[in-house]
Amino acid sequence: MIDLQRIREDSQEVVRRYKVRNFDAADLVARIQEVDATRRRVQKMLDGTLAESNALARKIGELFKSGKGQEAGLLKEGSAKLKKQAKEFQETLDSASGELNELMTRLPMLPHPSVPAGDTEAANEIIREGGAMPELSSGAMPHWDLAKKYDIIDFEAGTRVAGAGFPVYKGKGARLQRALIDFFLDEATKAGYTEYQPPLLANEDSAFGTGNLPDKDGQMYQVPSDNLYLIPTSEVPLTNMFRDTILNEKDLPVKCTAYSVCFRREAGSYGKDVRGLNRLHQFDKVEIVQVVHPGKSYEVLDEMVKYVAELLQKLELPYRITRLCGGDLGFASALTYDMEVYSAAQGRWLEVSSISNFETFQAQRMKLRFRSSEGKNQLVHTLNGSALALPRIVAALLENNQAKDGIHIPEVLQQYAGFEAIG
RNA sequence: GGAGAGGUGGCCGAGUGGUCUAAGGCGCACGCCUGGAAAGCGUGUAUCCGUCAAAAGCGGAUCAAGGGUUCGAAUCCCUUUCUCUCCGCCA
Repeated sequence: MIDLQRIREDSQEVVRRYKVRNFDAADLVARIQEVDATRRRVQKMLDGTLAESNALARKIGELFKSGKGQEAGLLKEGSAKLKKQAKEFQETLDSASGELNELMTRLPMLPHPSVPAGDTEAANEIIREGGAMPELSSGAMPHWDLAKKYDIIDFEAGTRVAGAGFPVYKGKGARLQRALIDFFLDEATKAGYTEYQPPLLANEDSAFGTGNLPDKDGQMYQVPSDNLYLIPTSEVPLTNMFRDTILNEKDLPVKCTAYSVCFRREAGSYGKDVRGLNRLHQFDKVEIVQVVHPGKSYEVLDEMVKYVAELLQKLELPYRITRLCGGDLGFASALTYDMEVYSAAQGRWLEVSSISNFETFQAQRMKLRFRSSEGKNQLVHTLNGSALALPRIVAALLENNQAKDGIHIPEVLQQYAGFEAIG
């Protein structure tokens, strides 16, 4: 949610900035202004009526106490009339606030000025490339074939148990997963993030807070009997731990990390995008989240991008960093950098991390504030990024490091995995 | 899952229909006192909405959430939710 104040102050500017997203906000913003005006007008009338009614009730109380019950009886009529009127105003107010809220939730975050215009991922800006491209021999295999050859991932068994997109990791494959998780958590801890183990299910308020609800695309798995959602990322629990709180300025920045399983329905995905480990319903991820002072958030975003790039360097993977264009930008994000690794046998770039600054979008929905040094309560900025999502990292590791004698494991992982090669 | 007890400010806690504009305490902030500190004394100390250029001020709302009774609700009634205790089931 964006701040209503911005629409009150300069609605034209707001509409103009949404154009970068290809989002035509003109009608919506106009309606918001209308309803906002109504809401304020009605609130004023309601407050006036209630003030009168309160005064009257006090007077009646005094009369009763001084034994003038009869006089008080006469005043009761006026009180009933005021009450009826207040109820009408209250209903109008509730419906106006309800509509205003609903309209506001339809607005995505305002994009940062540096976001390039554009419709699709073709317009994303490549910021930097790093790491050496591997040279594969002629018989190089995609990771799903390697997984079978070395018996480290059993896709069929997973299908039997749950369905497509739920792989079973086995032997060194399972151990490699654990190694990556440990490595990522250790690195995050060294970088000052506090490790958490959050719930894997979240309630409605939480899912709304981070912007996962309303879920137009049906991305989340639901548990309807208990009104819970399986988390699509630990961003949801990590950020919502602070929902509806007021932090002290000295406690900022809050830096947290967590390993979690992530669940995504991925409705509508098909073809080579879902082959092997490319897109799964269940996967493992280590996430980093920061809650920061609004003046620092872009500095922090850069720092998080740098941190993730270093992880990729340590894993010796070829990577590139892109800045998402307006059309590709998530609903809640003001600016997002994607990190991609090159999966050599597939010959394609795979997104392994998405690092976003949500500015006040989530903070507004979550009422997450801090008390500034001047004693004022102000919304924080929230950021998060994957550091990292495992399956595509595994895909690239397997493909890029395959050799005649097996698959070589990057040095940083060897102590975690307890082996140097698969094969 | 069954039975019971509860949810009051940053925290503890009083409060059983009007004097709640929420006692008292702790904590915190500022001031006085002091060579400095502690103690002591004094003052202040929630959030949201509206009004205002803004602040102050003023009006309104909030005692878990929502609804109801009443001229008037922290207080009475209903629903939901969470916590605690006991029982049952269970890794």
